[in-house]
Amino acid sequence: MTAQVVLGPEYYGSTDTLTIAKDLLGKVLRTHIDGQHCSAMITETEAYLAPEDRASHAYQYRRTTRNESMYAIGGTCYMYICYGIHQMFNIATGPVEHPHAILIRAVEPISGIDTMLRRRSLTSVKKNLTAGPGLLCQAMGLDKSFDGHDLTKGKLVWIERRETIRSAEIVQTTRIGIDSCGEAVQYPYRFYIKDNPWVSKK
DNA sequence: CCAGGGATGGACT
DNA sequence: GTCCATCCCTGGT
Repeated sequence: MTAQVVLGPEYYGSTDTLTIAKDLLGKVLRTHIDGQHCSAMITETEAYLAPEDRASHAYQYRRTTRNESMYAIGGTCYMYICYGIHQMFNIATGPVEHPHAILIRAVEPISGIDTMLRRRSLTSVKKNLTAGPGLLCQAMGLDKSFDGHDLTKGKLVWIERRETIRSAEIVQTTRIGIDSCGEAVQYPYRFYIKDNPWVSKK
Protein backbone atom coordinates (compact mmCIF):
# COMPACT_ATOMS: atom_id res chain seq x y z
CA MET A 1 0.00 0.00 0.00
CA THR A 2 1.62 3.23 -1.13
CA ALA A 3 0.86 6.63 0.32
CA GLN A 4 -1.85 8.59 -1.45
CA VAL A 5 -0.19 10.24 -4.42
CA VAL A 6 -2.90 12.62 -5.63
CA LEU A 7 -3.17 15.69 -3.40
CA GLY A 8 -6.60 15.55 -1.78
CA PRO A 9 -9.08 17.77 0.07
CA GLU A 10 -7.07 17.57 3.31
CA TYR A 11 -4.07 19.08 1.53
CA TYR A 12 -5.88 22.05 -0.02
CA GLY A 13 -8.24 22.49 2.92
CA SER A 14 -5.72 24.28 5.12
CA THR A 15 -6.16 28.02 5.60
CA ASP A 16 -2.37 28.41 5.71
CA THR A 17 -2.20 29.26 2.03
CA LEU A 18 1.36 30.60 2.14
CA THR A 19 2.59 27.24 3.42
CA ILE A 20 0.70 25.42 0.68
CA ALA A 21 2.05 27.78 -1.98
CA LYS A 22 5.57 27.01 -0.79
CA ASP A 23 4.93 23.27 -0.43
CA LEU A 24 3.54 22.98 -3.97
CA LEU A 25 7.04 23.62 -5.32
CA GLY A 26 8.45 20.32 -6.55
CA LYS A 27 5.00 18.71 -6.86
CA VAL A 28 3.87 17.30 -10.21
CA LEU A 29 1.04 18.84 -12.18
CA ARG A 30 -0.62 16.31 -14.47
CA THR A 31 -3.17 16.84 -17.21
CA HIS A 32 -5.01 14.25 -19.27
CA ILE A 33 -6.78 16.42 -21.79
CA ASP A 34 -7.87 15.57 -25.34
CA GLY A 35 -6.36 12.11 -24.83
CA GLN A 36 -2.92 13.59 -24.20
CA HIS A 37 -0.99 12.98 -20.97
CA CYS A 38 1.34 15.72 -19.80
CA SER A 39 3.25 16.20 -16.56
CA ALA A 40 5.47 18.94 -15.20
CA MET A 41 7.08 19.94 -11.92
CA ILE A 42 5.79 23.10 -10.25
CA THR A 43 8.63 25.61 -9.96
CA GLU A 44 6.90 28.91 -9.15
CA THR A 45 3.73 29.93 -7.28
CA GLU A 46 2.02 33.01 -5.87
CA ALA A 47 -0.53 33.24 -3.06
CA TYR A 48 -3.53 35.60 -3.13
CA LEU A 49 -5.00 36.08 0.32
CA ALA A 50 -8.36 37.82 0.14
CA PRO A 51 -10.26 39.51 1.66
CA GLU A 52 -7.29 41.58 2.93
CA ASP A 53 -5.13 41.27 -0.20
CA ARG A 54 -5.74 44.11 -2.62
CA ALA A 55 -4.06 42.20 -5.44
CA SER A 56 -6.70 39.46 -5.23
CA HIS A 57 -9.81 39.40 -7.38
CA ALA A 58 -11.67 38.67 -4.13
CA TYR A 59 -10.31 41.73 -2.29
CA GLN A 60 -12.81 42.76 0.40
CA TYR A 61 -14.92 39.76 -0.55
CA ARG A 62 -15.49 41.11 -4.04
CA ARG A 63 -17.63 38.44 -5.63
CA THR A 64 -18.70 38.07 -9.25
CA THR A 65 -19.58 35.22 -11.54
CA ARG A 66 -16.01 35.26 -12.81
CA ASN A 67 -14.29 34.70 -9.47
CA GLU A 68 -16.90 32.41 -7.90
CA SER A 69 -14.43 29.51 -7.84
CA MET A 70 -12.24 31.43 -5.39
CA TYR A 71 -15.02 30.89 -2.83
CA ALA A 72 -15.26 27.18 -3.53
CA ILE A 73 -13.71 24.49 -1.36
CA GLY A 74 -9.93 24.04 -1.35
CA GLY A 75 -8.78 22.00 -4.32
CA THR A 76 -11.10 23.72 -6.79
CA CYS A 77 -9.58 25.13 -9.94
CA TYR A 78 -10.01 28.86 -10.61
CA MET A 79 -9.29 29.76 -14.25
CA TYR A 80 -9.59 33.21 -15.74
CA ILE A 81 -8.35 35.06 -18.78
CA CYS A 82 -5.81 37.86 -18.61
CA TYR A 83 -5.27 40.49 -21.33
CA GLY A 84 -7.97 38.74 -23.33
CA ILE A 85 -5.65 35.94 -24.39
CA HIS A 86 -3.71 34.37 -21.53
CA GLN A 87 -5.28 31.64 -19.40
CA MET A 88 -4.38 31.68 -15.69
CA PHE A 89 -4.42 28.52 -13.57
CA ASN A 90 -5.19 28.97 -9.87
CA ILE A 91 -6.11 26.66 -7.01
CA ALA A 92 -8.58 27.67 -4.31
CA THR A 93 -7.50 26.79 -0.77
CA GLY A 94 -9.23 26.56 2.60
CA PRO A 95 -12.91 25.88 3.31
CA VAL A 96 -15.90 27.10 1.31
CA GLU A 97 -16.34 30.91 1.40
CA HIS A 98 -12.64 31.38 2.19
CA PRO A 99 -11.31 33.22 -0.90
CA HIS A 100 -7.64 32.25 -0.86
CA ALA A 101 -6.00 31.04 -4.06
CA ILE A 102 -2.62 30.06 -5.44
CA LEU A 103 -1.50 30.99 -8.94
CA ILE A 104 0.80 28.50 -10.65
CA ARG A 105 3.27 30.70 -12.50
CA ALA A 106 5.76 28.23 -13.96
CA VAL A 107 6.49 24.52 -14.35
CA GLU A 108 9.35 22.35 -15.62
CA PRO A 109 8.27 19.87 -18.34
CA ILE A 110 8.61 16.17 -17.46
CA SER A 111 6.53 14.15 -19.91
CA GLY A 112 4.19 14.70 -22.85
CA ILE A 113 6.67 17.23 -24.17
CA ASP A 114 5.77 16.58 -27.82
CA THR A 115 2.19 17.52 -27.01
CA MET A 116 3.32 20.64 -25.19
CA LEU A 117 5.48 21.72 -28.11
CA ARG A 118 2.61 21.21 -30.53
CA ARG A 119 0.18 23.21 -28.39
CA ARG A 120 2.72 26.03 -28.14
CA SER A 121 3.67 25.84 -31.83
CA LEU A 122 7.32 25.40 -30.90
CA THR A 123 9.87 22.99 -32.34
CA SER A 124 12.42 22.90 -29.53
CA VAL A 125 12.31 22.90 -25.74
CA LYS A 126 13.18 26.27 -24.28
CA LYS A 127 12.02 28.44 -21.41
CA ASN A 128 9.03 29.90 -23.18
CA LEU A 129 7.47 26.44 -23.36
CA THR A 130 6.17 26.54 -19.77
CA ALA A 131 7.93 29.28 -17.74
CA GLY A 132 5.04 31.73 -17.35
CA PRO A 133 1.44 31.49 -16.11
CA GLY A 134 -0.12 31.82 -19.56
CA LEU A 135 2.52 29.67 -21.23
CA LEU A 136 2.12 26.67 -18.95
CA CYS A 137 -1.65 26.71 -19.43
CA GLN A 138 -1.27 26.60 -23.19
CA ALA A 139 1.33 23.83 -23.01
CA MET A 140 -0.67 21.71 -20.56
CA GLY A 141 -3.99 22.20 -22.37
CA LEU A 142 -5.62 24.23 -19.59
CA ASP A 143 -8.27 26.82 -20.36
CA LYS A 144 -11.32 28.48 -18.87
CA SER A 145 -13.41 25.35 -19.39
CA PHE A 146 -11.61 23.89 -16.33
CA ASP A 147 -12.83 26.66 -14.06
CA GLY A 148 -14.50 24.92 -11.11
CA HIS A 149 -12.80 21.58 -11.78
CA ASP A 150 -12.10 19.41 -8.72
CA LEU A 151 -8.35 18.79 -8.60
CA THR A 152 -8.61 16.18 -5.83
CA LYS A 153 -10.10 13.38 -7.95
CA GLY A 154 -7.09 12.56 -10.11
CA LYS A 155 -9.15 13.14 -13.26
CA LEU A 156 -8.28 15.45 -16.18
CA VAL A 157 -6.16 17.78 -14.05
CA TRP A 158 -4.52 17.01 -10.72
CA ILE A 159 -1.35 17.36 -8.66
CA GLU A 160 0.78 14.58 -7.20
CA ARG A 161 3.21 14.34 -4.34
CA ARG A 162 6.85 14.02 -5.22
CA GLU A 163 9.97 15.30 -3.59
CA THR A 164 9.80 18.01 -0.96
CA ILE A 165 11.94 21.02 -1.76
CA ARG A 166 14.06 22.10 1.20
CA SER A 167 13.50 25.63 2.48
CA ALA A 168 17.10 26.49 1.68
CA GLU A 169 16.32 25.83 -1.99
CA ILE A 170 13.29 28.14 -2.05
CA VAL A 171 13.23 31.85 -2.76
CA GLN A 172 10.39 33.90 -1.23
CA THR A 173 9.84 37.32 -2.76
CA THR A 174 7.29 39.83 -4.08
CA ARG A 175 4.64 39.07 -6.68
CA ILE A 176 4.61 40.06 -10.33
CA GLY A 177 2.20 42.19 -12.35
CA ILE A 178 0.31 43.86 -9.50
CA ASP A 179 1.87 47.33 -9.64
CA SER A 180 -1.30 49.26 -8.86
CA CYS A 181 -2.27 47.32 -5.78
CA GLY A 182 -0.97 49.62 -3.02
CA GLU A 183 1.11 48.10 -0.29
CA ALA A 184 0.13 44.59 -1.44
CA VAL A 185 2.89 45.07 -4.02
CA GLN A 186 5.48 44.40 -1.34
CA TYR A 187 3.93 41.35 0.30
CA PRO A 188 6.35 38.38 -0.09
CA TYR A 189 3.76 35.96 -1.43
CA ARG A 190 5.76 34.57 -4.37
CA PHE A 191 7.83 31.39 -4.17
CA TYR A 192 10.15 29.73 -6.62
CA ILE A 193 12.83 27.05 -6.68
CA LYS A 194 16.26 28.60 -6.36
CA ASP A 195 18.51 28.20 -9.42
CA ASN A 196 15.81 26.40 -11.39
CA PRO A 197 15.77 27.82 -14.93
CA TRP A 198 12.03 27.19 -15.29
CA VAL A 199 10.99 30.37 -13.48
CA SER A 200 9.13 33.21 -15.19
CA LYS A 201 11.34 36.02 -13.93
CA LYS A 202 14.11 36.36 -11.36
C1' DC B 1 -25.00 47.08 -24.65
C1' DC B 2 -20.27 48.36 -24.59
C1' DA B 3 -16.17 50.67 -22.22
C1' DG B 4 -12.31 49.39 -20.17
C1' DG B 5 -9.54 46.34 -17.37
C1' DG B 6 -6.24 42.89 -17.04
C1' DA B 7 -2.00 38.17 -11.50
C1' DT B 8 1.31 38.74 -19.78
C1' DG B 9 4.36 37.63 -23.48
C1' DG B 10 7.26 38.35 -26.99
C1' DA B 11 9.73 41.39 -29.97
C1' DC B 12 13.24 44.19 -30.20
C1' DT B 13 17.75 46.75 -28.74
C1' DG C 1 16.92 45.37 -20.30
C1' DT C 2 12.52 48.09 -22.20
C1' DC C 3 8.33 48.64 -24.60
C1' DC C 4 3.78 47.92 -26.17
C1' DA C 5 0.24 45.00 -28.92
C1' DT C 6 -3.37 42.21 -27.61
C1' DC C 7 -8.65 41.32 -27.27
C1' DC C 8 -11.91 38.54 -24.68
C1' DC C 9 -15.16 38.98 -21.18
C1' DT C 10 -16.76 41.08 -17.21
C1' DG C 11 -19.94 43.81 -14.96
C1' DG C 12 -22.10 48.10 -14.48
C1' DT C 13 -25.49 50.46 -17.04
